[in-house]
Amino acid sequence: MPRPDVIELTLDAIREQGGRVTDQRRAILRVLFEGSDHVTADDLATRVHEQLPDVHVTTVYRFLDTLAEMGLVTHVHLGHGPAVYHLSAHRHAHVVCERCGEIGVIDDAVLRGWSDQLEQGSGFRLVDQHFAFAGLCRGCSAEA
Amino acid sequence: MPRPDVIELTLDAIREQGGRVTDQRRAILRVLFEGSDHVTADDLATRVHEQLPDVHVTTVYRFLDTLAEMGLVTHVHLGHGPAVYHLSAHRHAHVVCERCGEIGVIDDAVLRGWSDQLEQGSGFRLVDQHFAFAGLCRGCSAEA
DNA sequence: GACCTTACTGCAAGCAGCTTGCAACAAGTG
DNA sequence: CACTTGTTGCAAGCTGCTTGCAGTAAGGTC
Repeated sequence: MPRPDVIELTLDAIREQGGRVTDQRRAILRVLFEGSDHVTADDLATRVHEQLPDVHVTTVYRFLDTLAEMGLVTHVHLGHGPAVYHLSAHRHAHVVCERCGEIGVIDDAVLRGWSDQLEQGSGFRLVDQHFAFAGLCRGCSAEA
Repeated sequence: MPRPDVIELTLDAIREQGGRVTDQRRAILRVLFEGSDHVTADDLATRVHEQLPDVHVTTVYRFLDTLAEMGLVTHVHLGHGPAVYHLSAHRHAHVVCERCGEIGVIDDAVLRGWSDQLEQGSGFRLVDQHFAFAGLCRGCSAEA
Protein backbone atom coordinates (compact mmCIF):
# COMPACT_ATOMS: atom_id res chain seq x y z
CA MET A 1 0.00 0.00 0.00
CA PRO A 2 1.46 3.34 -0.94
CA ARG A 3 1.47 6.18 1.48
CA PRO A 4 -1.77 7.92 0.86
CA ASP A 5 -0.02 11.23 0.45
CA VAL A 6 1.54 10.41 -2.90
CA ILE A 7 -1.95 10.06 -4.25
CA GLU A 8 -3.16 13.24 -2.62
CA LEU A 9 -0.07 15.09 -3.74
CA THR A 10 -0.71 14.04 -7.29
CA LEU A 11 -4.30 15.13 -7.04
CA ASP A 12 -3.14 18.48 -5.70
CA ALA A 13 -0.88 18.84 -8.70
CA ILE A 14 -3.83 18.12 -10.95
CA ARG A 15 -5.94 20.73 -9.22
CA GLU A 16 -3.12 23.22 -9.46
CA GLN A 17 -3.08 23.00 -13.20
CA GLY A 18 -6.81 23.48 -13.44
CA GLY A 19 -7.76 19.84 -13.44
CA ARG A 20 -10.45 18.35 -11.28
CA VAL A 21 -10.33 15.65 -8.72
CA THR A 22 -12.94 12.95 -9.07
CA ASP A 23 -13.55 9.62 -7.41
CA GLN A 24 -12.63 7.90 -10.64
CA ARG A 25 -9.29 9.61 -10.78
CA ARG A 26 -8.54 8.87 -7.16
CA ALA A 27 -9.36 5.21 -7.70
CA ILE A 28 -7.23 4.97 -10.82
CA LEU A 29 -4.31 6.56 -9.02
CA ARG A 30 -4.75 4.19 -6.12
CA VAL A 31 -4.43 1.19 -8.42
CA LEU A 32 -1.53 2.74 -10.29
CA PHE A 33 0.46 3.48 -7.18
CA GLU A 34 -0.18 0.25 -5.38
CA GLY A 35 -0.30 -1.99 -8.42
CA SER A 36 2.45 -3.80 -10.15
CA ASP A 37 4.13 -2.33 -13.17
CA HIS A 38 3.12 -3.43 -16.63
CA VAL A 39 -0.63 -3.06 -16.44
CA THR A 40 -2.75 -2.57 -19.51
CA ALA A 41 -5.48 0.04 -19.55
CA ASP A 42 -7.94 -2.80 -19.40
CA ASP A 43 -6.28 -4.35 -16.36
CA LEU A 44 -6.42 -0.98 -14.70
CA ALA A 45 -10.10 -0.62 -15.43
CA THR A 46 -10.83 -4.08 -14.10
CA ARG A 47 -8.98 -3.40 -10.91
CA VAL A 48 -10.59 -0.02 -10.49
CA HIS A 49 -13.95 -1.75 -10.80
CA GLU A 50 -13.38 -3.49 -7.49
CA GLN A 51 -13.74 -0.10 -5.88
CA LEU A 52 -15.86 1.75 -8.38
CA PRO A 53 -17.74 -0.55 -10.75
CA ASP A 54 -18.84 1.94 -13.36
CA VAL A 55 -15.61 3.54 -14.44
CA HIS A 56 -15.34 3.30 -18.18
CA VAL A 57 -12.14 2.27 -19.99
CA THR A 58 -12.39 5.49 -21.94
CA THR A 59 -11.99 7.35 -18.69
CA VAL A 60 -8.94 5.29 -17.86
CA TYR A 61 -7.36 6.03 -21.22
CA ARG A 62 -8.10 9.70 -20.90
CA PHE A 63 -6.71 9.99 -17.43
CA LEU A 64 -3.62 8.03 -18.38
CA ASP A 65 -3.15 10.56 -21.13
CA THR A 66 -3.38 13.39 -18.67
CA LEU A 67 -0.89 11.70 -16.38
CA ALA A 68 1.41 11.11 -19.32
CA GLU A 69 1.30 14.80 -20.18
CA MET A 70 2.22 15.54 -16.58
CA GLY A 71 5.13 13.20 -17.02
CA LEU A 72 3.87 10.83 -14.39
CA VAL A 73 3.22 7.69 -16.39
CA THR A 74 4.58 6.18 -19.57
CA HIS A 75 3.45 3.30 -21.66
CA VAL A 76 5.44 0.64 -23.42
CA HIS A 77 4.52 -1.72 -26.20
CA LEU A 78 5.75 -5.13 -25.25
CA GLY A 79 4.86 -6.69 -28.56
CA HIS A 80 1.57 -7.28 -30.23
CA GLY A 81 -1.38 -6.64 -28.01
CA PRO A 82 -2.17 -3.80 -25.69
CA ALA A 83 0.34 -1.32 -24.32
CA VAL A 84 1.30 -1.50 -20.65
CA TYR A 85 1.53 1.49 -18.39
CA HIS A 86 3.78 2.28 -15.48
CA LEU A 87 4.93 5.18 -13.38
CA SER A 88 7.63 7.13 -15.15
CA ALA A 89 9.71 6.85 -12.02
CA HIS A 90 10.05 3.17 -12.79
CA ARG A 91 11.14 3.85 -16.29
CA HIS A 92 13.53 1.45 -17.97
CA ALA A 93 13.91 -0.33 -21.27
CA HIS A 94 12.36 -3.78 -21.63
CA VAL A 95 13.22 -7.04 -23.33
CA VAL A 96 10.38 -9.44 -23.86
CA CYS A 97 10.85 -13.12 -24.47
CA GLU A 98 9.20 -13.90 -27.78
CA ARG A 99 8.34 -17.33 -26.58
CA CYS A 100 7.07 -17.14 -23.04
CA GLY A 101 6.48 -13.43 -22.68
CA GLU A 102 8.81 -13.03 -19.72
CA ILE A 103 9.84 -9.43 -19.25
CA GLY A 104 13.40 -8.41 -18.58
CA VAL A 105 14.79 -5.04 -17.70
CA ILE A 106 17.67 -3.39 -19.48
CA ASP A 107 19.94 -1.41 -17.29
CA ASP A 108 20.04 2.29 -18.05
CA ALA A 109 23.81 2.36 -18.23
CA VAL A 110 23.77 -0.51 -20.68
CA LEU A 111 21.27 1.23 -22.89
CA ARG A 112 23.29 4.41 -22.80
CA GLY A 113 26.31 2.45 -23.91
CA TRP A 114 24.42 1.03 -26.86
CA SER A 115 23.13 4.44 -27.75
CA ASP A 116 26.63 5.89 -27.77
CA GLN A 117 27.88 3.08 -29.93
CA LEU A 118 25.04 3.55 -32.38
CA GLU A 119 25.55 7.29 -32.48
CA GLN A 120 29.12 6.90 -33.63
CA GLY A 121 27.93 4.80 -36.50
CA SER A 122 24.66 5.97 -37.94
CA GLY A 123 24.11 9.04 -35.81
CA PHE A 124 21.01 7.65 -34.20
CA ARG A 125 20.55 7.82 -30.47
CA LEU A 126 18.36 5.35 -28.64
CA VAL A 127 15.71 7.04 -26.58
CA ASP A 128 13.17 6.39 -24.04
CA GLN A 129 12.22 2.94 -25.07
CA HIS A 130 8.64 3.05 -26.08
CA PHE A 131 8.86 -0.33 -27.69
CA ALA A 132 10.34 -3.31 -25.97
CA PHE A 133 13.19 -5.25 -27.50
CA ALA A 134 12.38 -8.72 -28.69
CA GLY A 135 14.46 -11.49 -27.21
CA LEU A 136 14.59 -14.92 -25.72
CA CYS A 137 14.91 -15.49 -22.02
CA ARG A 138 17.52 -17.84 -20.65
CA GLY A 139 15.12 -20.73 -20.33
CA CYS A 140 13.59 -20.45 -23.75
CA SER A 141 16.85 -19.87 -25.53
CA ALA A 142 18.23 -23.04 -23.91
CA GLU A 143 15.24 -25.02 -25.13
CA ALA A 144 15.40 -23.65 -28.66
CA MET B 1 13.82 -4.38 -62.35
CA PRO B 2 14.68 -7.77 -60.94
CA ARG B 3 15.69 -10.55 -63.21
CA PRO B 4 12.45 -12.29 -64.04
CA ASP B 5 13.85 -15.63 -62.93
CA VAL B 6 13.83 -14.83 -59.22
CA ILE B 7 10.11 -14.41 -59.49
CA GLU B 8 9.64 -17.56 -61.54
CA LEU B 9 11.93 -19.49 -59.25
CA THR B 10 9.86 -18.42 -56.29
CA LEU B 11 6.70 -19.43 -58.07
CA ASP B 12 8.27 -22.81 -58.82
CA ALA B 13 9.01 -23.24 -55.16
CA ILE B 14 5.41 -22.46 -54.36
CA ARG B 15 4.19 -24.99 -56.88
CA GLU B 16 6.58 -27.55 -55.51
CA GLN B 17 5.02 -27.35 -52.11
CA GLY B 18 1.53 -27.75 -53.48
CA GLY B 19 0.76 -24.07 -53.82
CA ARG B 20 -0.72 -22.51 -56.89
CA VAL B 21 0.52 -19.78 -59.13
CA THR B 22 -1.94 -17.04 -59.89
CA ASP B 23 -1.73 -13.68 -61.60
CA GLN B 24 -2.24 -12.01 -58.25
CA ARG B 25 0.69 -13.81 -56.71
CA ARG B 26 2.92 -13.07 -59.65
CA ALA B 27 2.02 -9.39 -59.46
CA ILE B 28 2.64 -9.23 -55.73
CA LEU B 29 6.01 -10.89 -56.14
CA ARG B 30 6.89 -8.48 -58.89
CA VAL B 31 6.27 -5.52 -56.65
CA LEU B 32 8.05 -7.15 -53.74
CA PHE B 33 11.17 -7.91 -55.70
CA GLU B 34 11.45 -4.66 -57.55
CA GLY B 35 10.09 -2.44 -54.82
CA SER B 36 11.85 -0.70 -52.05
CA ASP B 37 12.05 -2.22 -48.62
CA HIS B 38 9.69 -1.11 -45.91
CA VAL B 39 6.38 -1.39 -47.70
CA THR B 40 3.15 -1.85 -45.82
CA ALA B 41 0.62 -4.41 -46.98
CA ASP B 42 -1.48 -1.51 -48.13
CA ASP B 43 1.34 0.03 -50.15
CA LEU B 44 1.84 -3.32 -51.76
CA ALA B 45 -1.81 -3.60 -52.66
CA THR B 46 -1.82 -0.11 -54.13
CA ARG B 47 1.20 -0.82 -56.25
CA VAL B 48 -0.18 -4.16 -57.36
CA HIS B 49 -3.31 -2.35 -58.47
CA GLU B 50 -1.36 -0.61 -61.20
CA GLN B 51 -1.07 -3.97 -62.88
CA LEU B 52 -4.08 -5.79 -61.53
CA PRO B 53 -6.72 -3.45 -60.17
CA ASP B 54 -8.89 -5.91 -58.31
CA VAL B 55 -6.45 -7.60 -55.99
CA HIS B 56 -7.82 -7.40 -52.48
CA VAL B 57 -5.67 -6.47 -49.48
CA THR B 58 -6.79 -9.68 -47.89
CA THR B 59 -5.07 -11.53 -50.69
CA VAL B 60 -1.93 -9.55 -50.10
CA TYR B 61 -1.95 -10.34 -46.38
CA ARG B 62 -2.55 -14.00 -47.05
CA PHE B 63 0.18 -14.30 -49.59
CA LEU B 64 2.62 -12.41 -47.40
CA ASP B 65 1.82 -14.96 -44.75
CA THR B 66 2.61 -17.78 -47.11
CA LEU B 67 5.87 -16.14 -48.10
CA ALA B 68 6.71 -15.62 -44.45
CA GLU B 69 6.17 -19.32 -43.78
CA MET B 70 8.50 -20.06 -46.63
CA GLY B 71 11.01 -17.81 -44.97
CA LEU B 72 11.05 -15.36 -47.86
CA VAL B 73 9.66 -12.25 -46.26
CA THR B 74 9.57 -10.79 -42.79
CA HIS B 75 7.72 -7.89 -41.31
CA VAL B 76 8.82 -5.28 -38.84
CA HIS B 77 6.84 -2.90 -36.68
CA LEU B 78 8.42 0.48 -36.97
CA GLY B 79 6.22 2.06 -34.36
CA HIS B 80 2.54 2.68 -34.23
CA GLY B 81 0.80 2.12 -37.51
CA PRO B 82 1.05 -0.70 -39.96
CA ALA B 83 3.87 -3.20 -40.18
CA VAL B 84 6.29 -3.03 -43.08
CA TYR B 85 7.41 -6.02 -45.08
CA HIS B 86 10.66 -6.85 -46.76
CA LEU B 87 12.54 -9.76 -48.23
CA SER B 88 14.18 -11.80 -45.51
CA ALA B 89 17.42 -11.55 -47.43
CA HIS B 90 17.47 -7.88 -46.50
CA ARG B 91 16.95 -8.61 -42.87
CA HIS B 92 18.44 -6.27 -40.30
CA ALA B 93 17.42 -4.50 -37.13
CA HIS B 94 15.90 -1.02 -37.44
CA VAL B 95 16.02 2.23 -35.50
CA VAL B 96 13.27 4.69 -36.20
CA CYS B 97 13.49 8.36 -35.42
CA GLU B 98 10.62 9.19 -33.11
CA ARG B 99 10.41 12.63 -34.56
CA CYS B 100 10.75 12.47 -38.30
CA GLY B 101 10.31 8.77 -38.92
CA GLU B 102 13.65 8.30 -40.60
CA ILE B 103 14.73 4.69 -40.60
CA GLY B 104 18.23 3.60 -39.70
CA VAL B 105 19.80 0.20 -39.94
CA ILE B 106 21.60 -1.52 -37.11
CA ASP B 107 24.56 -3.55 -38.13
CA ASP B 108 24.27 -7.24 -37.43
CA ALA B 109 27.57 -7.39 -35.64
CA VAL B 110 26.56 -4.51 -33.41
CA LEU B 111 23.32 -6.18 -32.51
CA ARG B 112 25.14 -9.40 -31.73
CA GLY B 113 27.43 -7.49 -29.43
CA TRP B 114 24.51 -6.02 -27.56
CA SER B 115 22.90 -9.40 -27.33
CA ASP B 116 26.03 -10.92 -25.82
CA GLN B 117 26.30 -8.13 -23.32
CA LEU B 118 22.68 -8.53 -22.32
CA GLU B 119 23.03 -12.27 -22.04
CA GLN B 120 25.78 -11.94 -19.47
CA GLY B 121 23.53 -9.81 -17.36
CA SER B 122 19.93 -10.92 -17.44
CA GLY B 123 20.27 -13.99 -19.61
CA PHE B 124 18.18 -12.55 -22.39
CA ARG B 125 19.36 -12.72 -25.95
CA LEU B 126 18.18 -10.24 -28.55
CA VAL B 127 16.63 -11.88 -31.55
CA ASP B 128 15.42 -11.18 -34.94
CA GLN B 129 14.19 -7.71 -34.42
CA HIS B 130 10.54 -7.76 -35.08
CA PHE B 131 10.12 -4.40 -33.49
CA ALA B 132 12.23 -1.44 -34.38
CA PHE B 133 14.19 0.45 -31.75
CA ALA B 134 13.01 3.93 -31.01
CA GLY B 135 15.57 6.67 -31.41
CA LEU B 136 16.39 10.10 -32.70
CA CYS B 137 18.28 10.65 -35.91
CA ARG B 138 21.24 12.96 -35.99
CA GLY B 139 19.25 15.90 -37.31
CA CYS B 140 16.40 15.63 -34.86
CA SER B 141 18.60 15.01 -31.86
CA ALA B 142 20.56 18.16 -32.73
CA GLU B 143 17.37 20.20 -32.87
CA ALA B 144 16.01 18.84 -29.62
C1' DG C 1 -9.57 -31.33 -73.91
C1' DA C 2 -12.76 -32.70 -70.10
C1' DC C 3 -12.88 -33.65 -65.24
C1' DC C 4 -11.96 -33.21 -60.55
C1' DT C 5 -9.86 -31.87 -56.44
C1' DT C 6 -8.65 -28.36 -53.67
C1' DA C 7 -5.97 -24.06 -53.30
C1' DC C 8 -6.90 -19.26 -53.87
C1' DT C 9 -9.69 -15.11 -54.19
C1' DG C 10 -12.98 -11.34 -53.09
C1' DC C 11 -16.24 -9.74 -50.18
C1' DA C 12 -18.43 -8.90 -45.94
C1' DA C 13 -18.11 -9.26 -41.33
C1' DG C 14 -15.49 -9.50 -37.13
C1' DC C 15 -12.02 -8.19 -33.71
C1' DA C 16 -8.58 -5.71 -30.74
C1' DG C 17 -7.09 -1.53 -29.11
C1' DC C 18 -7.78 2.70 -28.99
C1' DT C 19 -9.98 7.55 -30.07
C1' DT C 20 -13.73 10.91 -30.76
C1' DG C 21 -18.27 13.39 -30.34
C1' DC C 22 -21.62 14.52 -27.48
C1' DA C 23 -24.96 15.25 -23.92
C1' DA C 24 -25.32 14.78 -18.95
C1' DC C 25 -22.90 15.57 -14.74
C1' DA C 26 -20.40 17.57 -11.06
C1' DA C 27 -15.83 19.94 -9.20
C1' DG C 28 -14.41 24.09 -7.73
C1' DT C 29 -14.84 29.22 -7.67
C1' DG C 30 -17.20 33.61 -6.31
C1' DC D 1 -26.29 28.76 -4.39
C1' DA D 2 -25.28 29.66 -8.98
C1' DC D 3 -22.18 29.18 -12.76
C1' DT D 4 -18.41 27.77 -15.52
C1' DT D 5 -15.97 24.39 -17.45
C1' DG D 6 -13.46 20.06 -16.82
C1' DT D 7 -14.84 15.16 -16.58
C1' DT D 8 -17.57 11.13 -17.49
C1' DG D 9 -20.18 7.31 -19.86
C1' DC D 10 -21.91 5.78 -23.85
C1' DA D 11 -22.15 4.93 -28.64
C1' DA D 12 -19.92 5.19 -32.67
C1' DG D 13 -15.75 5.39 -35.36
C1' DC D 14 -11.14 4.11 -36.88
C1' DT D 15 -6.96 1.39 -38.15
C1' DG D 16 -4.81 -2.81 -39.05
C1' DC D 17 -5.52 -7.04 -39.49
C1' DT D 18 -8.04 -11.82 -39.50
C1' DT D 19 -11.85 -15.09 -40.53
C1' DG D 20 -15.82 -17.46 -42.84
C1' DC D 21 -17.69 -18.49 -46.87
C1' DA D 22 -19.20 -19.21 -51.46
C1' DG D 23 -17.40 -18.88 -56.04
C1' DT D 24 -13.37 -19.34 -59.16
C1' DA D 25 -9.73 -21.49 -61.31
C1' DA D 26 -4.93 -23.88 -61.03
C1' DG D 27 -2.91 -28.04 -62.13
C1' DG D 28 -2.86 -33.11 -62.04
C1' DT D 29 -5.23 -37.23 -64.30
C1' DC D 30 -7.42 -39.67 -67.84
